[in-house]
Amino acid sequence: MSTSTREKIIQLGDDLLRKQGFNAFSYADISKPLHIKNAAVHYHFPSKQDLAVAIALWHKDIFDRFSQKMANKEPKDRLKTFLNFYHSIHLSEKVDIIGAFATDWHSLEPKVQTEVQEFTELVINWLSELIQEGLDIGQFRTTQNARTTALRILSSIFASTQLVRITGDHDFTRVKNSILEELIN
Amino acid sequence: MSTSTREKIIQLGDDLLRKQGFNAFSYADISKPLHIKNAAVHYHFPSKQDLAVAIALWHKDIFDRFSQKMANKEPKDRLKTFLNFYHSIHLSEKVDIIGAFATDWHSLEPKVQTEVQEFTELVINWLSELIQEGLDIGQFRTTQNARTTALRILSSIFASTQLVRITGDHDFTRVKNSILEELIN
DNA sequence: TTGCACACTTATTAGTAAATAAGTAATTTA
DNA sequence: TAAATTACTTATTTACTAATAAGTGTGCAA
Repeated sequence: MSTSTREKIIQLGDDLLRKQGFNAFSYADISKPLHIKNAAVHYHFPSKQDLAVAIALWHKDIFDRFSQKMANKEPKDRLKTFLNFYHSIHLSEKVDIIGAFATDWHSLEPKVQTEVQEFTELVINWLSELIQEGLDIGQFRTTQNARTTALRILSSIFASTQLVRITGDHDFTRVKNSILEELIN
Repeated sequence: MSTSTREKIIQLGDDLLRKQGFNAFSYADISKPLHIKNAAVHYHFPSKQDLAVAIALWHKDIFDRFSQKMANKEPKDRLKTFLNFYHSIHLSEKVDIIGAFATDWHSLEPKVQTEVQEFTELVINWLSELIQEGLDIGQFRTTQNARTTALRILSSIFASTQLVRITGDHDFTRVKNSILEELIN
């Protein structure tokens, strides 16, 4: 199963977006490593904003498959896998896609913003349900409601992928563990 | 006390950096509103990276004065003022300076990175001390150590300035209140 | 076999980016 | 009062940006 050029562009675009920022990479940064011409990138994605939309949709797709695969796992394990996923983001020197889009928010067209919003709600809802379920079966404890807890976990973990670029590696594990410890009896 | 051109450039640069992202604004975006020429901006800050350094130093300076002013306040009030400060960031449609620099990290020169690192450590240390003090006098409770708690508070609050651009306004207050509730008996 | 969609390349354009050299007027210093 | 410094402007350069029009070869479908 070979990856199509279109797929390669999305993956490389995502990589650049999350390593450098949306406005810090150009179509040349994509076409050169793939040994194609800049116009070939425009063939698949007429504008850079179209590419951004595709990247957001790609993340929605990945997350859908992730949540389906996790559906039968217990809340604690789902959360652990989620946090480990962010650990791998951090190790690959990227930041989370939500934060990457958020800081460049005002340079994104509405069609991009809408996709990012939908992806973010997908993640928050998934987290909220996971937490509610964990609370119901007595696996988690929290004084806040599920959505607030979800927001705090999400913001803590995605901010950490940014913060540790500045403070250094060990702080990531610190935050990750504290999220679990705080929630689990 | 009129503001110098240099100061105006820094303030406008900071505004643009945190509203649009470092690579989303140009020297023209600075020179036009100030009714000066692009070369005048280069006179004060030969390169855009020099401007970034100045912005980071400016934040260090502001934070120094802030922490001095707060020195005699009790931990709880210091934390509240800190969180309210982030609330005002959010209301002005900016994101936190740490996150703004972090997402574009790999497009920043070492001299910028160093200044941002020093500023960030300043904030984390200030928060850590505040929390330790609060724990000592029994005003706060937490199972984590002071630095970990500081990291979690900082990441939660600065991520929220980003996240609410996507999810909407009310979630900010939610997170802000939950930070306080969790810590205070 | 013809034609047509697909996945590109070639070639170019209009616009914008950061950056710099050289000049100027006003103020400060020796 | 002469010289130097400060804070700019004018004018230009080099490089890159996203974007597009027009052309090309390959393979599939009628």
